[in-house]
Amino acid sequence: MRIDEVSEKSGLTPDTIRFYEKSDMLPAIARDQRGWRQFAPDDLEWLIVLARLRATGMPLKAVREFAASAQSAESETSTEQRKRLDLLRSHAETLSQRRAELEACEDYLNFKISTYTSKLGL
Amino acid sequence: MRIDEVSEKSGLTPDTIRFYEKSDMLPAIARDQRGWRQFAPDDLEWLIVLARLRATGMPLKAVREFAASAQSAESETSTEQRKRLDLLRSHAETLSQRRAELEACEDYLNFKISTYTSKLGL
DNA sequence: CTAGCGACTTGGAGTAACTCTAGGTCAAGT
DNA sequence: ACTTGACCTAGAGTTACTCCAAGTCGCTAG
Repeated sequence: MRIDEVSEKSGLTPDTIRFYEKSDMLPAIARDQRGWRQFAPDDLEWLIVLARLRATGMPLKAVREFAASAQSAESETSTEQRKRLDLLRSHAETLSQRRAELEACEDYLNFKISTYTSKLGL
Repeated sequence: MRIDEVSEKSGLTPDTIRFYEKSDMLPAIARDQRGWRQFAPDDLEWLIVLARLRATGMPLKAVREFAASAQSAESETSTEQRKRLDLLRSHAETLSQRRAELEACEDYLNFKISTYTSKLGL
């Protein structure tokens, strides 16, 4: 697959994908004779994982650690798997706090909207 | 109130508050004889509004428009109120899309965690 | 009376995570 | 032969803070 295709399938822009490659978050991506990136199906899967982690607000620093663990030679040892599990778990926790906050703000926003609506007699 | 106090009560850091003042998002803040900012209760209220809008991801550009409308001489005309209502409404819509996305990603994250957990026999 | 403390002040540099631009390559179509 | 279109790179720009250095002011303790 070429970069545009994985971009569409992962939801990340081509620029972001190139940026992730430069930042050591992707495994080595093959190139064709023109120098274009040739993404394997696994590469796309990996980009989708990264996109989800980022979409939930995991900082790139943590994503990079996760990537480093997944791409290390010992990636399938239980030590490394445990490391990744811990990363995900701690992220899940901040995420659920974040969501509670977000919901409170959303309620407040809807309240504001309803006061404006009634003030304007709509 | 001094900056530390409004910082604590609004949840914004002093630096962020100063940054918002510089970016024309606050009304004129009084100064005492030392040159320190003296926040009125209304100023704090306004900071709390801004904090909530930002916490829900409204871009500063939109927050600035909202602030400009609220601080203009015509702020209480129905045209200006309508403008603010429209801003809040369109933000509420992007917010609810964003939340759906976030929930899908959170589900995925929990799924990932459970596969790691069972792989490690925990 | 002066020395130090602590909470502020400023301008400006630094950071995170993209995002965009300029300038370039290369194979394929007209 | 030339243009098109999808890619390439390095590097500058953007957003929304966040941190830092250097300075000021009023207060207290010696």
